Amino acid sequence: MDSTNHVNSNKITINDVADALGVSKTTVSRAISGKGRIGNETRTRVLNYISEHNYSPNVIAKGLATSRTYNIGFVIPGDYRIIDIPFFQKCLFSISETASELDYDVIVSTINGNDISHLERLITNHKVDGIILARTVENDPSIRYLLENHVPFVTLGTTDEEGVVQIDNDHFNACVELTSLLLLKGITNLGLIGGSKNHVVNHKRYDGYIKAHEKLDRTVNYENIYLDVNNMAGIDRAVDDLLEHGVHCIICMDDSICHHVLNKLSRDHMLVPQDVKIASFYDSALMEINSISNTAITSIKFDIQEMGSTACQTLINLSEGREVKPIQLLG
Amino acid sequence: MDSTNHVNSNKITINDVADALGVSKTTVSRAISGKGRIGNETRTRVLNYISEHNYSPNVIAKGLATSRTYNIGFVIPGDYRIIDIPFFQKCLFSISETASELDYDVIVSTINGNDISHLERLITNHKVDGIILARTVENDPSIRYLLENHVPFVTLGTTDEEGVVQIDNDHFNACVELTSLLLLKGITNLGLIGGSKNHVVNHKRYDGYIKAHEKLDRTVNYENIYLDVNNMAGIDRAVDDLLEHGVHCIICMDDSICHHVLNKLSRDHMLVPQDVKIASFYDSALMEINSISNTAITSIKFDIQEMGSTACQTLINLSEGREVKPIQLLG
DNA sequence: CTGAAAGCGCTTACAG
DNA sequence: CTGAAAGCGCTTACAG
Repeated sequence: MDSTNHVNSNKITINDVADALGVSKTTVSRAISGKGRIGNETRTRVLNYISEHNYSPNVIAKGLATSRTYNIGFVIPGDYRIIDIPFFQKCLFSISETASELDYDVIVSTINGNDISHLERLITNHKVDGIILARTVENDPSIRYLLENHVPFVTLGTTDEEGVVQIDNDHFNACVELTSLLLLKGITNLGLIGGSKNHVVNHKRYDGYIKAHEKLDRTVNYENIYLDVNNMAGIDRAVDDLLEHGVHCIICMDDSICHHVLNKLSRDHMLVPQDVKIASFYDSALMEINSISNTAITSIKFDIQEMGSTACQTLINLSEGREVKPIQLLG
Repeated sequence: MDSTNHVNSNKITINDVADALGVSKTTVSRAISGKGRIGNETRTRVLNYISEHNYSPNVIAKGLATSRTYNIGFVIPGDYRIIDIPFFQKCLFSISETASELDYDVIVSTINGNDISHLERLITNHKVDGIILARTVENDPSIRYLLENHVPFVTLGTTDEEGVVQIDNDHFNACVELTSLLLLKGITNLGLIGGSKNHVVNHKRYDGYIKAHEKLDRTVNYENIYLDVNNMAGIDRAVDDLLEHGVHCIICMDDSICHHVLNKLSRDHMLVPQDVKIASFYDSALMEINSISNTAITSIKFDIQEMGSTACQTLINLSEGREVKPIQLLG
């Protein structure tokens, strides 16, 4: 038992295997990477030795030589309220999973409001090969920063910025669909509650809501649209108002809102869907919790896992210099 | 606009500043690190140049030279059910925050059941200086692995393993306290619902539950203890049984369970605390959601943020070779 | 107080 | 097909 605390005190290096095999480390390197010409027999000899003595290359050293880190950054908002949405958690999982498969790791970082210092640190410290932006806002400072510094990055969710690679569910169309569905069902008196207009997602959903009305030639009742609702008190108030206005269905822009709405209704002894119907965009674990109470909710399901995985794949392709499609809409 | 996708294409290096100043890079290095003798005037000259031209050292290169990465690994269970507990999320945040302050970053990795391959990859790839284990199980394979490979690590939560640095809330005593409180309040007919016995936390809590009974000379009703309850159906059944047994209060071992219990009760039109009382250990966002429905729940609050921050601090101290207290119980 | 040199563990033209 | 050498951007004895 050695007393130092250093990781891997007795790691074997490329020099060791070169010496042991009586070849140059160039050769060993080539056997591993598969790049450059190398004799078939030599290669297998090296490869065998390597797996027997289970040597594994020092990724950091490789990184220094190739200007890569084999890390990607996953940047999420540092705001507790937003963070509770299981969306990020699920994303992180699927990103981490597919990163692992490609021998990458993911560094998580936060951005707090307009303070992107953590992001900057990540970049100036050369800690990552690229960034996945979990949420973007209008006129996003992190997007500007990444663009200016030529850092490969993709965004989860749509942004209006030019030339940004974005992975998204098709919120606009999904929302058009959901709204249309409700309207066609004959539910005309709709209410809408949504979070910060600052988030592009919410904007897209709002647009979809409006669009559905246009397409079906219905008039939008703007009085029943509550945006920028960020706290529970606000939700309570919105629900009170909507009920007073006699809406038949409340559409919630995200599941966090939906959850609170349901809670509020239950406190008021209102039954769903008898007294008022509820619809929501993507369904998370929060929704699962509610679903056990058998409340019938119309909701649209997005495949978050696929989103994370696609984002990760795309970013790595991008950072390794491959071509990628600039906009990818899923589901 | 240059067309390569490489991060920081035109980064300035230590050589550049050495050349510009007509000193050796040794000197520049010393000015930055503060190690080794260096003239006062020289130091400030270097430091000034650096901040003006905002040079920042390549952490990767530094890492290669010093065998460090300035990354720490945060390892969480890859199981969705467990993961939904906001505990990990909050931990991640506070760890990430304090890591940032110390110029470290955090790589998130998962371990799936007994499969610790992701962890192994992280270590053999030299990606981190140490590990924070978010949850440990009895006879934990990751602990064994880390121990064998002399990797500095700390665990969140208690483990029985020898010589493991652990940061924990004092679950045992907290549970003794909570249980005693209930017993002394005159609530004698208690029920307990807990998750996998495999997790040390649950064990500690269970022990605390028993201990409280012993201390107050009460007999434990083992029929009303439901452990290894992992799914909603199980919780439903446990609640049904407990109600049938006429318990006055149900203690939930974690808030995920508590949440489901509350849901189940509400479906059964049981009122809390009129019909049955509820107590729970640590209160998360899940609980906040419930608290708006004004259900009176007795619960113990732990400071997760402090836990994460302490863990991070301790790990970094450990990995940098400093002395640390082997066991730290908070709150 | 300062610097030349070797080294961290890899990769990759270049030459043979 | 293979190797010697330079280089990635730092740190750190060692010498002066």
